[in-house]
Amino acid sequence: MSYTLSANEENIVRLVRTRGLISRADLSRETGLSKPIVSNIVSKLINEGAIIEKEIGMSSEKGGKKPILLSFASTYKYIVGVDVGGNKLIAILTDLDGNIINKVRKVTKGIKSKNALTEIIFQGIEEVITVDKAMILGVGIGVPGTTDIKTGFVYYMPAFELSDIPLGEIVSSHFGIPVMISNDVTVNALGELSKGSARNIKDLCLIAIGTGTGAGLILNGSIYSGSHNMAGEIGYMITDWNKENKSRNRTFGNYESWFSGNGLEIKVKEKLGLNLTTKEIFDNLDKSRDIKEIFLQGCEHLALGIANIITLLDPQMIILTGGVGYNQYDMILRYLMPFLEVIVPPEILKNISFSRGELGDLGVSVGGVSLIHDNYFLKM
Amino acid sequence: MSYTLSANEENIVRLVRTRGLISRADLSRETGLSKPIVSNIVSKLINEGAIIEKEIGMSSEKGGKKPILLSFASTYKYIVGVDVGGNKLIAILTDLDGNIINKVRKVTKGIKSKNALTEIIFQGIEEVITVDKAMILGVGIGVPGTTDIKTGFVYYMPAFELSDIPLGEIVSSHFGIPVMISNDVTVNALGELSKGSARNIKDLCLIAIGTGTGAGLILNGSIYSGSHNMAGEIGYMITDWNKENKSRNRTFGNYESWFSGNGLEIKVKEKLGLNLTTKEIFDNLDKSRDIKEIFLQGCEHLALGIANIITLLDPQMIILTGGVGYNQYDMILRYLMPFLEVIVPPEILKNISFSRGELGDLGVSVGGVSLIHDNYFLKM
DNA sequence: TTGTTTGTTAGTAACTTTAACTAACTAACG
DNA sequence: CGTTAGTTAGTTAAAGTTACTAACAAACAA
Repeated sequence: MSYTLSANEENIVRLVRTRGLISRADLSRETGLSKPIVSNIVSKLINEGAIIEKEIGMSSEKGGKKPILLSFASTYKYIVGVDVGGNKLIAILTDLDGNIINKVRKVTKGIKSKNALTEIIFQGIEEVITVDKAMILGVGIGVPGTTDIKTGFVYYMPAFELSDIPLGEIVSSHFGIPVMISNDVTVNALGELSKGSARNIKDLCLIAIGTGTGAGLILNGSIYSGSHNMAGEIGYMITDWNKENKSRNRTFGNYESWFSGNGLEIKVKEKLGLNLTTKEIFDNLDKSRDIKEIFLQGCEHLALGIANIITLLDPQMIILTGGVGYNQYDMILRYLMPFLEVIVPPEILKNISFSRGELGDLGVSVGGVSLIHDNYFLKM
Repeated sequence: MSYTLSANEENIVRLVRTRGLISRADLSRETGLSKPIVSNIVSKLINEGAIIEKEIGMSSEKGGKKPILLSFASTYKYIVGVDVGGNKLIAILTDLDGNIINKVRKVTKGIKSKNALTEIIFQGIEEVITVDKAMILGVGIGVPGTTDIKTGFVYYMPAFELSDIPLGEIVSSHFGIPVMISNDVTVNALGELSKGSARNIKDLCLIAIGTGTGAGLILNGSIYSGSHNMAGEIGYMITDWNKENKSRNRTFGNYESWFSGNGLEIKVKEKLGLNLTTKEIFDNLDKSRDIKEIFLQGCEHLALGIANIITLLDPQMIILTGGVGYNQYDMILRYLMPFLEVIVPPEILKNISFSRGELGDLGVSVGGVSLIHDNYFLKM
C-alpha cells in the first residue's frame, strides 16, 4: 500500500483510534459519510492491516443487529525515533500508538567527524529495529543544532563541531526509509505535545535547560522554526542590559550564562572559586547562602526571559525540561514563580500552565517518532 | 453561487489571477489537470463571473490554434475593510484585487458607549458601500483590543473603555454579511503581508508605534494570536530590569513607556519639564541634546525588545509602522540600527529585513480586506 | 499540404450518494 | 413458546459527480 491515506480514510482511522471500539454504523454517523462508503473504506483498511474487527458489541435496548466493533491495529507499522545528543544517542522503536518496543543507547561523546557521527546513527537505528524493515514508517531524528525540517539538512551542530551535513538524505538513502530531522528542543516540544504533558495544547513553549538553554515552539498546533531555523535559540536572549554592561560589545548571548548547567557552574566558579558540578550546586543550595544567591539571580533572569516569552507569544503552556530542568524541576519552580508573580500580572499568569517535561530524557526520541507519525501517517 | 470553491477551482482562479492572461491549455499544463476538466471548471467560473475571456492570443511559431486568453474579473465581488481606531474610523471598499473603490473616514474620539461605537461602525460600512450589497463578500475589521478572531468577540478595548462585545455577530447580523474581527495591529500585519512590504514573507513581526506600542505576528504564513488572544502585546515587555527598579512591584508593562508616542512625551515632561507633542519631540531631536538623549534611550530599549523578538522568533522581516513608526521611520531606524548592530550578531541581523509599513494609515483597513479575502475567497 | 496547437466531444474509471435490501436482534403479546 | 412488530447493522444496486484518456475539429504557421 501507499502510506498516503485519503482524507476520508484518515478520518476513519482517526476515529477508530480515538474511540477505541466503534462500529461501521457509528463511523457513518460520526463522519457524515454514507454507510456503504464507510464499509468500503473499512474493508480496505482491514486489508491493509490498519484496523481489525475486534469483537461483537451489544444491541441497543430497542433491539437490532449486534455491531461489529472495530479497533485500531497499532502494530501494523512501526516508527523509529532518534535523539542525537552531545553525549549520548537514544534510539527507540515504537508502534503507531507510540508504545516503546525497543530502546538503544550509544555514546556520542567526543565525536567530531561526520563519518563517526553518521556511523553511530546508523548503528543505533539498525540495532533498535527488531521488526521487518518493511514495517518501518520512517525515522525521526532530533539533533542539537540548526536544521531545515523540510530537507533534513543540518546547518550547524556546535556539540560535534560539524556543519552543512545533508543528514536526512544520508540516513534516508542508507535505509531506504523516509527520514525527518529537526532541532532536538523543537522535537522535544513535539514529543510533549503528542505524548507528554502538553496533549491538546495549541501554543507551547518548551524550555530545555541542560548544559545550555534553548526553547522549542509549537504555535497554532504546529512546529515553529522561524525563517532561518533559529527560532527558540533563547540562549542568546538579553535580560541583563544595564549601565554596567551596556558598553561592551556583542552582548547577544548571555541569557543562558544566567541559567543553564554551564552558566551556573561558571558563575559559581567565578564568584566563589568552587569547582562544582550542576548537581552539586543544586545539592548545596540550602547549605550555602552564596550558592543560593547565584541560583536566585539565575532564577530572576529565567523569569525575565519567560515573562518576555509570555508577553510576545501568549502561550498556553510552558514546559521546563532538559537535564537540569527535568531533574531540578521542583526546586527551579519554587524559586522561579515568586519572580514571575512579581513580573507578570496575576490575570495573565493564571492562564498559563507550567509543567515538567513528562517524558524526561525520552522527550526527543519520542518527539522524533511524532515527527514521522504526524507527517507520514496521521496528524492527530 | 456559493463562495466556497473546490480545491481545483481555487487553483485555477489563483493561476488565472497571478498569471494575468492565460489560456485553458496553459492552465491544464500548469495544474496537471486534464484539458476537459479545465474547460469545465473555466466555464463554471466564467458563468459565476469570476473570470472572463479577455482576448485572443498568438499562436506559437510552430503554428496551431490561437489561444483564448482568460483574465481574472476582480470586480465580481467586493470587500469592506474597517479600521476602528481610538480617534478615527476608516472604512474602505475594494475589489478582489484590493483596489480601493471608496474610502470613508469618521471621528471616533470620545466614544465610550457600545451603542455609539456600533452606530459609527454601521455608518462607516453603510456609507462606503457603493455597489450592490449582494456583491459584498464580507467585512473585515481591526479593533484596538483583544479579540477572538474565530468568533468575532471583542474582550476589551481600552481606548473606548468597553469590554465583552460580540461585535462580529452584531455587525454580521445587521448587514447579513460575513464579518471577521481581529486586533488592529495583527490585522495591519496581515495587510502588509498581502498588499504591503511583506509580500511573500512567511514570518513577520510588525511593530506599530503610535500612542502605545504593539506587535502583530504572522508566523508560518498565518496570523498568530496566542492562546488568550494576547500575543504581540509587547507594550508589557521588560527591557529595563536592573538594580534600581527590580524592587518595585509589577514591572510588567514598561516597554512602551520607553518607546511610544505617549512614552516619549511623558519622559520629556518628567525629565525636562516640557509639554511637547510627539511630533515636536521629533522636530527638536537635533536641536536639543536632552531630548535626543531621551530618544536614544528609547531607541536602546526598542532595540532590546527587537533583539529579544529576533532571538525567540527568528522572523524574516520586521516592519515598523503606526502613527509614530510610519512618520518617523527614517529617524527611528537611523538611531535604532546602531544599537541593534551591537546587540545582535551581524550574521543573524543580516538575514532580517527591516521595512517601513508601506500602507501607512490604510494598513489596518487593507488588512481587514485581506482577512475576508483569505478566509472567504482565496488564501494566496 | 503538413505539422502544431487549442479547445471540445465521447467514453471511461473512480468514488460517493441514495434507496432498498438482508440479517440479526429486542420487546411485547397471545 | 411461538409469533409479530419494531429497530439496528451492514450490504447491494443504481445513479450522480468528478476526474481521466482518446479522439477529433478548428485554426494557424510554414
